[in-house]
Amino acid sequence: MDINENESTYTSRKYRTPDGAPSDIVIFTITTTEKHTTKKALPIRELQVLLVQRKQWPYDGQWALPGGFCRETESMYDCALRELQEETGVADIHMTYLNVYSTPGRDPRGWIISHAFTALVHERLLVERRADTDASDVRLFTIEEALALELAFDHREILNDALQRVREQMLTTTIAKEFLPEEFTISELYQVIQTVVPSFEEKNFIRKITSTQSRQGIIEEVLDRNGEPKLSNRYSQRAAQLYRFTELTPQLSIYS
Amino acid sequence: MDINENESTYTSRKYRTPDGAPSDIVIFTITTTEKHTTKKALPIRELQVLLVQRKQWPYDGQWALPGGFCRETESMYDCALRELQEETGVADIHMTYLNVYSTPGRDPRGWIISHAFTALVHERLLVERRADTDASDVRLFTIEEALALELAFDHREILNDALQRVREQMLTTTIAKEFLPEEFTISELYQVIQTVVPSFEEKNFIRKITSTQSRQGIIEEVLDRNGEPKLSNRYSQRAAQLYRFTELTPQLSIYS
DNA sequence: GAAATAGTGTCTCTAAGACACTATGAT
DNA sequence: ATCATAGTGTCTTAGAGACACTATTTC
Repeated sequence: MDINENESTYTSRKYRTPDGAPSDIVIFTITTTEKHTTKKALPIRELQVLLVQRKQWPYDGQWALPGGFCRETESMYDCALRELQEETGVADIHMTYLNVYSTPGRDPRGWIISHAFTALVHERLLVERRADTDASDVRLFTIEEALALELAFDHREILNDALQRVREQMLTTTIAKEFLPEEFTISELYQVIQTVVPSFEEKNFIRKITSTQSRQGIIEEVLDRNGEPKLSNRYSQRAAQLYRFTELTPQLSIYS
Repeated sequence: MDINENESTYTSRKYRTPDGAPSDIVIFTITTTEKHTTKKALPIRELQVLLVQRKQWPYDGQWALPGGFCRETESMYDCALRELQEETGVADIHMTYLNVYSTPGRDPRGWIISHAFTALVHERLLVERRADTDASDVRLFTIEEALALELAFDHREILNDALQRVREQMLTTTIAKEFLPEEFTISELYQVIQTVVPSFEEKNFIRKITSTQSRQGIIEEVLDRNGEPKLSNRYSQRAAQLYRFTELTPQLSIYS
């Protein structure tokens, strides 16, 4: 039984201890680019990931996920928050723990157990960063670009895991709100879902999402101060109804 | 930027490194107890968790989750598998990574970052263990009992997190199969779901689960070698149809 | 009128939900 | 006959899915 081993580990330090426990953060954002047509049109949206270029051994010059070593005085989550803030100046965002990466030999510096987090950041929160930082060593890449690069360590695997997770969560939770303004149109929501999950397609999306009872009121219409429906014509000639997410968190089940 | 810190950590070891990275395993099982009635009846099922009694400082004498320190030559998952096997003699079971526990001060032995896993084990796989081991230091507890104990470290928090996870997964994935024999009746399935998620209730459960298309064929009827429906009268006078899980993994979505 | 987005009308068909009813076989 | 489990019959209503159609505004 290992309890005895534990004890001797503690008392005599006869077993090797890890050389570090960093966190790595997969920061996703959706960029929007206006189409230059004569008419108003929906923007082009792309899922992008933030990478930093390494300046030292190992993997000198290669792109990697931002991150850094945990300190004794902080939890892994706090470590990731701190690193995220140091890299992007962003706080108070949706960050979830992804997985632990501990395959022996994954880091040439020694026995290093990495903890990956996934952060979803609205594009506008990354705008300041661009002004602050030298754009050459911290950059956004589209997913296709990032996966085509030779990333440092096992960061390609981490990125793939994070992608899978964010795609699953996009369809089963309301994280779409992390990529949207407070008030949004149905088209915007649909575009965001499709940007993250390209295979997503619902012919009667507006019908399903607005037919209450079935969708249990995940979103609701926004009214202006006169109680009239609030509309937006940012993307279209005909103004569209604005919606917001409610507090409701949907409970999915395969048995009901 | 922490990349510099990383490098100096590596070159000069001027930063403190963790004192250990263990894994802790929450092993759930569902026990079945026959009712002693005159007629055949469904058994009583209870969700139970395996705990071990500590024999050393810290938390000497208190109950804790089984687990132990990771070695440099293995991944965290391998570590959990090894510990699980050492504790219970069980291999090849459904084990998923739960979370990392790294709050400073969580372990009086030092800076110890724990990785929790959740394992689902069929009752019959724990039977041998009972014969092998001294029953006084390794025992199954019902969830209520376990949560009423003063568990070592932050194991109460881990147990609560694991419970929440297994409840969610019971409703959204087919992990019910981990607690069931290969072939089972609808009542057994229903009981297993209710044992893990007491609030679960579906009036027309048999209707919904067997009406194909809606449930996308998660389960299928078992036929005997003559192509006739295979029945079981273990729990009832009237024999019940046996079912098995298919390979299908359901894709849930709040948007469709 | 053409373009681009935002919806609605209307049909069919499946399934959810409720609940009373029948079926089986041992004691 | 009774009990405990295992189903079925039948009705109502909701909504999924398809797809053609209308609406709004600017160029």
